[in-house]
Amino acid sequence: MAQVGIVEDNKKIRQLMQRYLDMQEDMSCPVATESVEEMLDYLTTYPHPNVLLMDIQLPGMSGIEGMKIIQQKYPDIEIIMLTVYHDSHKIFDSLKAGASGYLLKHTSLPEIKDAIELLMQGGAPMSPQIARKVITHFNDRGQKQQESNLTNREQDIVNGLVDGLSYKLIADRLDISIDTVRAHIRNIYKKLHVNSKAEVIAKSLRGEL
Amino acid sequence: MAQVGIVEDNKKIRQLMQRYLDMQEDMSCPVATESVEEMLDYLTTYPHPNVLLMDIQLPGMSGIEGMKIIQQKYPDIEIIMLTVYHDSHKIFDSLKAGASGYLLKHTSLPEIKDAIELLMQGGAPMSPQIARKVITHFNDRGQKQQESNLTNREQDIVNGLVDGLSYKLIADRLDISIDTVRAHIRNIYKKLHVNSKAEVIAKSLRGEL
DNA sequence: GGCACTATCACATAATGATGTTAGTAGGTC
DNA sequence: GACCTACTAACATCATTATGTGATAGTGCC
Repeated sequence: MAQVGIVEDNKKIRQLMQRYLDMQEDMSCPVATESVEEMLDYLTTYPHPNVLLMDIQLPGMSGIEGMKIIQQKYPDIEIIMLTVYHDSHKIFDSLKAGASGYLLKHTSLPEIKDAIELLMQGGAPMSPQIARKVITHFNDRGQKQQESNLTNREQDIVNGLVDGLSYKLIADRLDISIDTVRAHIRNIYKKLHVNSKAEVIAKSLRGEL
Repeated sequence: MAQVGIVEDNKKIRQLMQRYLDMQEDMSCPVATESVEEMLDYLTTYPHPNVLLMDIQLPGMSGIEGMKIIQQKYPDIEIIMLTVYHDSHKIFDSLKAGASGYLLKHTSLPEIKDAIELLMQGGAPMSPQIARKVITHFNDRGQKQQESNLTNREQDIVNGLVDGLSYKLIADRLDISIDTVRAHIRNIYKKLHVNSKAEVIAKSLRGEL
């Protein structure tokens, strides 16, 4: 019987997932919080779940930072990152920080359930696109890079675009000036050979980065 | 032994798919064209394949129109639509026109291969997101619509946005004025509760339409 | 016939985005 | 030290997008 916890700031998604997972015969979902901080609170007083589903982009502490802390305090909790980002940095940061799985957010509920079951059986659930990235990363680093060499910072900008933010909001989120955002975006366009936000978002969400 | 044909205007994708499928033990891919017209030409002189993989957005005749014609002339060819669009209209138009499967374009090559095998075994391959749409469409039409009720035309506009086009190019593609495009976009924003191209593209590519 | 909805087009204005140019700082490499 | 890349930033300018308001016309429904 798997006990599952959820950390996800989108209320609708959070409730939907909790209700669905709680309905399953072989699992229960006693806790779903909207921030890492809340989950840490919960863990100090209640018995901790076996599995945590965690978003990366969260208000307050990010999912990756949060995971590091949780992994240190409660090393037997398995964590699945559940996010829209598929840039290598975030994936590898997550895996290095101790994630047991990494699913893209458009994954359907039954697939998430399958992933949890797979995890309980000792597997490492991840979306096909992610799996390919991980494999190619360890395999053929001599091959021609399909990777588009975006820097860490550039990926942050792309993630902002994917979240539908304006330059101004991206600047706020990353705490830099709007002109810097512009500068990064120019470099991104050059690297990807595109010339609009739209194309960047499309490329990103199709996993072409 | 499955004979597979491909209709896809992107040269890179076309060649990649053909090479991959041709490499498989249980299938061969003797023909890959960039338009429906070319494929029809081919079919008049050569033995026809069992399965066709077909894009929707094609230069000249669209994949859906093309499929209707091919289905009439060669009813024993099974057709899998392979496209980035997941709006209900296109899906149902395709299925009504006789498609045997409908895969989203970010589907990996092994998954496409699996889909072809599934098809040869009498199955109906489709991406999970698509399957959900089809099921919900026939099942629970009393439920709260997660469908965003975009009209046919509005979806055309969204598809233009997803393809990275400007208002002007969308107007050209659909042969309407740029002000009409603007009007549609305003309605789309209202329906989806967003206020930028970026958010529409993101929603669309995540299958949230 | 009237109503609701869709699709079409126009004019106007403010906000945002795309692109050119220039430049300082920090860290790493030869 | 000279050189390179990543990150930061400012200023300018034109293009595109977002939004308000208003209008005509066709379809389907009751």
